[in-house]
Amino acid sequence: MADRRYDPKQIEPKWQAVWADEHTWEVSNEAIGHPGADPRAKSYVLEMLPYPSGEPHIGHLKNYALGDAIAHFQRRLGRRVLHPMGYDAFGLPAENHAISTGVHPRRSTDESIAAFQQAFRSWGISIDWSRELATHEPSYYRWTQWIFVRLFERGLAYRKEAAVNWCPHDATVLANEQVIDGHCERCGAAVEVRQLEQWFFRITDYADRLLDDLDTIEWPAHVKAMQRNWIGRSHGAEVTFRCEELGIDYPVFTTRPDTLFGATFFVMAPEHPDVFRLAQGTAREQEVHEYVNHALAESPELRGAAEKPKTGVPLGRTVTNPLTREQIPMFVSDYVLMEYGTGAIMAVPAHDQRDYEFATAFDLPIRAVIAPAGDADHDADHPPADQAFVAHTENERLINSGEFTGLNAVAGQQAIVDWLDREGLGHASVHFRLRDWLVSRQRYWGCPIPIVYCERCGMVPVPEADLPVELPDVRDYQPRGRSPLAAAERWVNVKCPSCRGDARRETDTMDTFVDSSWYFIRYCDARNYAAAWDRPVVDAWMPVDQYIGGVEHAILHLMYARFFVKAFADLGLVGFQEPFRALFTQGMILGPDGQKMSKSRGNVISPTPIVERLSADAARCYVLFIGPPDQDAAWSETSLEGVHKFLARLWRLGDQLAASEGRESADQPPDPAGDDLAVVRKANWAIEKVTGDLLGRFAFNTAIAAVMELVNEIYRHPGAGADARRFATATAASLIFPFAPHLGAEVYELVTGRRVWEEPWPDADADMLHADTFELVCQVNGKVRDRVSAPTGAAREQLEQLALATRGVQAHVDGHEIARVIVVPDKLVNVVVR
RNA sequence: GCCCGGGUAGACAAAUCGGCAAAGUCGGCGCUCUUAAAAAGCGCUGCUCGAACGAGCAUUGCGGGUUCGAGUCCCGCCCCGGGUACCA
Repeated sequence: MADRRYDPKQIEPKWQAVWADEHTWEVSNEAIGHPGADPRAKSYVLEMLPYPSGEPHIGHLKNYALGDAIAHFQRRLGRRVLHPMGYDAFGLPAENHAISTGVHPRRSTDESIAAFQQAFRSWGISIDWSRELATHEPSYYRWTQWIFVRLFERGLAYRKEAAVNWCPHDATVLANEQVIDGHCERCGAAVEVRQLEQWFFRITDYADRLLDDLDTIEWPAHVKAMQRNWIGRSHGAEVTFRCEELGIDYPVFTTRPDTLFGATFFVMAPEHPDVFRLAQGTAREQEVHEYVNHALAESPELRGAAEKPKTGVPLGRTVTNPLTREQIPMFVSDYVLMEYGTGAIMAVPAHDQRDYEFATAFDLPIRAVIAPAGDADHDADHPPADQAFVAHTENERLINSGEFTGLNAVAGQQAIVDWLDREGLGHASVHFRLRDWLVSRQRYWGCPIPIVYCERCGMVPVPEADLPVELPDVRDYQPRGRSPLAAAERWVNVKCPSCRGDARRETDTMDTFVDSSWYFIRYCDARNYAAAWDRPVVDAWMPVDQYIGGVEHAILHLMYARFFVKAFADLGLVGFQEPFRALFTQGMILGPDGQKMSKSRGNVISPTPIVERLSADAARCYVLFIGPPDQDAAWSETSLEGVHKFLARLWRLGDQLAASEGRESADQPPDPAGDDLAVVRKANWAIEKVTGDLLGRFAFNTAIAAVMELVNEIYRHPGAGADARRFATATAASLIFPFAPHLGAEVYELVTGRRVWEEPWPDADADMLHADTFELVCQVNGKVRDRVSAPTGAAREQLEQLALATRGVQAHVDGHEIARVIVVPDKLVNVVVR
């Protein structure tokens, strides 16, 4: 007996084999549609699917340890838990690897997937493997293509020529969301603007719903804020300015139509299609050409710098301010963006910082039309440039605004918009920052777009029976401004599905975010070979009850997935509006130096050696114990050892009890006293604490600390009887199981002979949570002066008497007058003296 | 600039509803077991006085306020991290 030791090398594979052989974590769809077949409520627990590249890193371990703890907890609360796994298998890293080595991306991807599967099994994550999927398999992307066709038929997938972001390094276009500070999100190369015809998804149709429905889901406030920011809804008006000389109307969008009287000039973006036409034949023509060419050549990054001085050129034309009938000069300037609003603005220099800077540089009139709140004798001739725009409230009022003078800003806005509407010169309007989602990519390793171009029939979607359009093998993965697929002539040339004439396939592939925008639905019905999914099955499992992932997906993935679900709902494919009812965003694990882990810094910690040296349980517990799970935390090797020691301590308790008599019961012993009582109380306290920490709070760090306290308490009471020790040890094993499933299962079996995952989550015995007496804190003027034992539930008067009688209170009350006494039952007494 | 996080012992952290600040882990010190070491177990670990029991004092980035009582609420700042920005 003496040399028995905690041996994870033996314990962990043993339990993993049991769970694999018995398919313990699989849930079937059979109960769906058969009332009463399985009365348990469902719970869909999902971590964001990994991109399989090399081996999983420490961030994956945290993500899946977190989700697994929630899944185990939910199961033991009696829920039917769906907890699947898959791989986001298309993507650029595998393709870039193929370019440099010639290895087919499918091969390297499948190798990575095998490494991930192996890791997840060795970590003991409770996955329903029967639903496993990978987005690069034809059995999956067949349905990605099917979805594309549904969106195409609905007009939600369309082609248009537009100024798009082009990454010269990856030789592909990028979605707006994939451009970070003018650089490619993936490779960091400076993004260029190109005019190209591309595929888009009409996500802007859903802008209002994507914004409004944020109120219906339990997501972290900062993630919602980021989405709101990205959608960027602005309420205002569209106002028409007419160029009389050429007879053309130019609508502009403004959030402040109440300042229309202050619009003293008009500015167009360099990209505006009418710029050259307007300048033609004027004295400024040459100058305009030079300015525009220079502006277009400038990198988006440089151009976007806010501190840049304002530049521009007059167009030599004027437009009419619809309200004042004044002729105001037109300019072209790069501070106006073509992609927002109409690509032209009315400039109100008195009330807009940017317009003010421009007006100052070009010596243009500045006319104040809004007086700030409480500013009775506002100097209209010398207005502050940025003050009046601070707010838009009923306290500001219009000045210098003809018949509208005197109205407050809110009423003035309404009155001016109404007037414009009557005159046919404008109307109330809402604008969004959100752009349509550009989904075509000129790359190889992605899902082919299932469209055929026929000279006679035009764009024809590939019929469902011909799906999937399989990705052909190619010899050369090098991107050359068009997809490598374009070189696969035999694949490109097809017969038109409609007229059987000669036709060509679309050679672009889809953005990989398309693949991951619906995988959570496929999990529900993963082995359905006849359809993407059956609606009743999906409606039964969805939405995901708890989604877990990194905050880096706050905009891209989470916005696209929400859009897809809303589009599916409109197509009658699903009966819900939001994919993820609750979201938890985990913090990053930083290197031991507190810096973000990266190969170049050399501070990368890999989970594999830790699992091999200590155990999967230690690695899992540590990443949860390291700190609040939603915050970043630096890796610490010594703290990891501490967690391992704790697990070994718990195992030894179980091992000692395995040799003892009376193994058949691990129930709470009746009427415990002395050491027994202390240990039994602590066990109940731990049940209460861990349960509270897990229910919605995700305070895994304090939950594990509570089990540590329980184990410490058992060690500190060696005099406790076997029954009490057995109960307390079984409770510790039961509570640690969601975090350290192998050890939890092993110790629980040692002590009780039973399987912990088949046991319900323990309930605390309310009688054991409160002692008969408590330590009454006795304060004088808020400072602790003594403590005394008092009966739980004692009357206020009794507590006051007890406190006043203590030596510490006496010493500080003596010689003073007692002003009042505050009593907090079962806690403290505060004597206030003068 | 704006919007979020965060700032508590030597380190990481806890304090969930305004009620004993510092649970837990690491590190440090001491002890037990041992020929010894490791492992394991126990205790101490803000400051001052004290051998000890104990006593006193201080303390949650800084400055103010509300309150019998503030890490927690309010006002004004400082520092660190993240997101975002000529968005009309």
